[in-house]
Amino acid sequence: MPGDSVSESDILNQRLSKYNALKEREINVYPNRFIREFTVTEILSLFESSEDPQKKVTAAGRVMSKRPMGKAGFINIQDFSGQIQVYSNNTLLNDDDYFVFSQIDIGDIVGIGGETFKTKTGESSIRVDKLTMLSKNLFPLPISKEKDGIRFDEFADVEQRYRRRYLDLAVNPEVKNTFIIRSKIVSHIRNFLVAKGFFEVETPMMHSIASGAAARPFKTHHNTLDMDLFLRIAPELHLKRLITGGFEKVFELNRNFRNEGISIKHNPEFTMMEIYQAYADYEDMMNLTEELIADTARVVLNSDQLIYGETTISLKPPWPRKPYFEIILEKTGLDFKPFLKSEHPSFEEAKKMAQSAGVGTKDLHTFWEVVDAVFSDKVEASLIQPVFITDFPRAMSPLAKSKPENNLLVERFEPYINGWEIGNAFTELNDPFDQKERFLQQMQMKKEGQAEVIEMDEDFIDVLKVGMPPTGGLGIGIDRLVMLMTNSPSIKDVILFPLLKKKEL
RNA sequence: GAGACGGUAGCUCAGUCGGUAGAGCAAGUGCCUUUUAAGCACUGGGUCGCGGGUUCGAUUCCCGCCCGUCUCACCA
Repeated sequence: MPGDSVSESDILNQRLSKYNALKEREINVYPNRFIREFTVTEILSLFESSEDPQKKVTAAGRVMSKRPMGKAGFINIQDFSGQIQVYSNNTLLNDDDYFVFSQIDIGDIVGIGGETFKTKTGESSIRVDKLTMLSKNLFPLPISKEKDGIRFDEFADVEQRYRRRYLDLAVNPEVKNTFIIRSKIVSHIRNFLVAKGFFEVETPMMHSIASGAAARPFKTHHNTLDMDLFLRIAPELHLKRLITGGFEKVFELNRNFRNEGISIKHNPEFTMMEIYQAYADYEDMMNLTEELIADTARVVLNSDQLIYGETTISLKPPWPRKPYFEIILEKTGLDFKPFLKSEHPSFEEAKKMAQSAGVGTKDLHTFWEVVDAVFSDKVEASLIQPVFITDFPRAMSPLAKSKPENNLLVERFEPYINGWEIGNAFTELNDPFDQKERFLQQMQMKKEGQAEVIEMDEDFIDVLKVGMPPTGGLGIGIDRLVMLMTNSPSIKDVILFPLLKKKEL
């Protein structure tokens, strides 16, 4: 509230007294409308076709810097498209407008009218004869200065940047750019899939059973129905209901919620895209994945390559396809394949092999967990260039269809880029009896102490009894894809408002 | 959940081997009508994250807590 912040710091009081001074002159500090005819970039482009366009323009934006000189001065204004220099003085402006000009603060949002010109030093500028305050800044912007491409005292406090993203966006151009790229990635993915005949659908975010993935859910409650609900951890089982109903190509690109730890690669709410295609299998999904991601990079980054940190990654298809057990052999020298001849591969022998490679095996209970620990510890981080890891163990994949030639493996793949799992895909299990057995196995594992399993969904068994066509399904973690394409070190850098603990500012 | 590190002016940071703090930018005043990290002069601005303890005295040392970053665990 203006006027009541007696104990506020000086700088805020100074802004308030300017606000009051403007009001005393009956200048509307928050007018309803200002008609701007040009964006900043449109005005700058006028200078490309003519050295001195001398065009009358109006524009609007936030004051980002000011260089007053007596009764004249320069300010820079910034709109979404860019920044431009503005010049004015007491003879160009009428009394009220000059008062606004003389009182102007960095952070104010103003509308301007004037004529384009070039300064002595050759900078494209606007000579302003009409200045309108559009929104008075009462809280100073954490502005930084720049010379020769070097930023000084950049607004860098990570916590403040996340909590007050509006300041971050206003002041740090590369942050704005990251979110522009994110938006372009998401739009392009939608365009790409729609062009291929997929329908975007919206399935429930609130589930009575949190299934479709193995993760702890957030719990909520519907009052009127007096019913506990879970925020979805995956849309998978609902999308398969649509395939069962006769949709043949669907996708959903929206939020999932998992009540798990927060890390550089995990936010409790994150964006997942899931795609299902009837009469397709995991091979088709591999083709789709590499085409989709490479095409997105071409459109958004204008390149087949991306640079993440020090690493150059080529997204050009085709990506190599390496079976899970093959890549483990290749990277560690450990050959677990002979075990696949037995229905009950030896846990003890696998443990010895893992230990020989320096992989810790405590808290592991099955052969499959041991192999997975080897994969996680010794293989994943080395998968820098895009690769499809295929043919995972059935025991770890309760929604995927077995391989015809070996019942212990399933038709599943995970695309890896930069050592990160960026997706997960199967030939979907559509045999209701097999599916029921897999759910029961998961429940058994839960009893035996495995913290997170895929929950039984009885209704989904009934769905499969109606008959779901053979189907390929694919999930891609959009946030991680955006991290790669924007060279962002943390998932928080690609989520506008990442979850932080509550704190008074 | 564990460990390491951090929180000092609006922003970026320095500092106090314990005697209640500084710089640059930002801000205010004055001068300055083509500057651009504008310039020159002067000035104001801080419960040193919060709460305890030790001490004559704590922003500094100790303990607890809050918030954040990173690493690990978890997230198959």
